[in-house]
Amino acid sequence: MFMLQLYRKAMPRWTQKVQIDPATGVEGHGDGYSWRKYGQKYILGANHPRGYYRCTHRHSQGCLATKQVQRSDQDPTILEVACKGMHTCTQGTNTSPKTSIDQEPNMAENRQQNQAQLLDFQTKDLDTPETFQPLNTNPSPSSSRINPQDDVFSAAMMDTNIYSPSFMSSEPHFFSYLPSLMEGDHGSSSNMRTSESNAQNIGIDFPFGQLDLDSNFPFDNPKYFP
DNA sequence: AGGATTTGACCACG
DNA sequence: CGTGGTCAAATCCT
Repeated sequence: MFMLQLYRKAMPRWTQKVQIDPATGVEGHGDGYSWRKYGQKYILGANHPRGYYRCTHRHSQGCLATKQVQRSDQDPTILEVACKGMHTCTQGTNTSPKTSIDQEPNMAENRQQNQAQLLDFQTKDLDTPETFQPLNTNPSPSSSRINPQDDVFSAAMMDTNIYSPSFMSSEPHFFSYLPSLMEGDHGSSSNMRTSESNAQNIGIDFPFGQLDLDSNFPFDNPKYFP
């Protein structure tokens, strides 16, 4: 129980700003993983709800990867995707051959390594389109249940390709990978727009090669291991 | 029918 | 005590 929480704390977190297509309201977003939404909540100070997702294979493969998607208040075209943990799942059919990640029984010990590997994997797997699902502007006419406005997560759900090649080449610094050193997200009355403001103030806009940040993520930092 | 999403309640942390 | 994160039942969609 508490172990789990410890894990969470120890889990690496990084945020990515994802630009969505203003026209469709969707971006070719997706990391190639399957996410299942398990919650949505309105965050204090934020005008838009935050969606909580976790890997579909959480139960089947014990993949603890989760992510939170929240639309920026100021830039509706920006999606803040906060990723936590890494995928230990083989992603079902698994499209990437280089995934040499052994599914160790005790992820606790191999956690860090796996993280590094996976991050690295993600980084290098940029040009692997994987299962890209084209999003139809009109998937189902009958379903008019949700307001497309707040449904920013429909984009996130698509989770097909965060690393859209074309997108990369055209917009090298769409993502800003910033170490969430600031626990940030305390939506106090005074400190609104927490993660957002943080992102903008501290935001480190890495040109797309700087993902080393993730690898160098202070896993050993005592801060993450109370 | 199965799987995914929605939504409100519950729980833990700060 | 308030806020954020997760759970779980109900609902919806494929």
